[in-house]
Amino acid sequence: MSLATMSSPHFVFGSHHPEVLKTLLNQEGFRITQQRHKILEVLNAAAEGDHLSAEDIHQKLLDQGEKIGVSTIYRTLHLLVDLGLLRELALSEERKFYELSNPMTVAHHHLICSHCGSVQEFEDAAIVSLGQDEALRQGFSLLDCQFTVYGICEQCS
Amino acid sequence: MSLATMSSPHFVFGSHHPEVLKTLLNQEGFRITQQRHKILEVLNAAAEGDHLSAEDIHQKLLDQGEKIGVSTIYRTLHLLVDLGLLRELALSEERKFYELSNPMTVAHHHLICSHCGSVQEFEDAAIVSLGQDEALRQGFSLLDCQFTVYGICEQCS
DNA sequence: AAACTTGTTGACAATGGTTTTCGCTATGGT
DNA sequence: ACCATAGCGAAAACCATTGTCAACAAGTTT
Ligand SMILES: [Mn+2]
Ligand SMILES: [Mn+2]
Ligand SMILES: [Zn+2]
Ligand SMILES: [Zn+2]
Repeated sequence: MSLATMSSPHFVFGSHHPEVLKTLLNQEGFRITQQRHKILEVLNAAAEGDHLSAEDIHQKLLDQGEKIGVSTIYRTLHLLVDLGLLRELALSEERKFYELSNPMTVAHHHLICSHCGSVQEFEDAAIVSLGQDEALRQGFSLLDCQFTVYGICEQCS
Repeated sequence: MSLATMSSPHFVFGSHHPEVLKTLLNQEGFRITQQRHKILEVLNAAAEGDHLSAEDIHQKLLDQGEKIGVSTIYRTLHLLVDLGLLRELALSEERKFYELSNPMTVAHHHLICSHCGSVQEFEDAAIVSLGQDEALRQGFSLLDCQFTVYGICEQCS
């Protein structure tokens, strides 16, 4: 999957083109729907460092006049995670968050204030290779590495 | 907190003695209750590598004849996390899991099969120091580092 | 030891994110 | 154009977690 995506001429840093989605869906026997496009569009449009919940995405679509049900949001998010287009983040909050998963970028990590909930992103190439090593050692095929650091931020101290 | 715990003569590897709980509770003005003892006891009794949910703990206590309400389980788990005695794990599951947080041990990390949900633990001292560095760099005081690797295990492939 | 103060408990209701249901719709193939 | 069926969405169900509040008990004062 990620190899096909990476070598696709349509693939562009930081966003997922409609063609990529089409290719992935077709090759798994899924259908290409307006809803799936719209949802991925919202994720594409999000600013770097944004983490969107299912409800965030639903609300954004309603705001821009789209009619879409919550079930579709949840179903599609799971699908896009399975296809490797999205990363699902369990940041110890009460809900899950989603962001684009870009195979060409070094996966980034999160520093979270346990008091105010603010999230800082940072990159570290070493982390991913440690995860790869461990996956290999245990006979796992790697899907995602998430390094999450919890602390108290400067303002909250 | 962790410094006091570490230097306490009552502290023992791999488990938390009642005295430690007493000291921590007293110094914050909390009370020492039967329920808090029982809950920590369950965590102490858990096998290495076990991750218990609030309901797991509640059920274990009911099974051994203790009467205890769910609210108390949740309240106490939060308290023990705040006191630094427990680690709360957000493993992308639908619920949270808890394990002893042992300041003298190198914090361990988790390799999870996204298909069957099995969890493998592994240790890596480098990870924690990367987290410490990043926390320092951003002016955070460090609470916990969680490195979680997702993949597909051998049986599930 | 009894009285007192107040943190804590637990039954129960409420919350809120996510999933399920199922009749309807739209996609992709013939 | 027609068909088979994957996908949609409104509503209900689900379920982990939190809130409420009267009764209780831990620790302190007399
Ligand atoms: Mn991020
Ligand atoms: Mn563990
Ligand atoms: Zn903060
Ligand atoms: Zn597996």
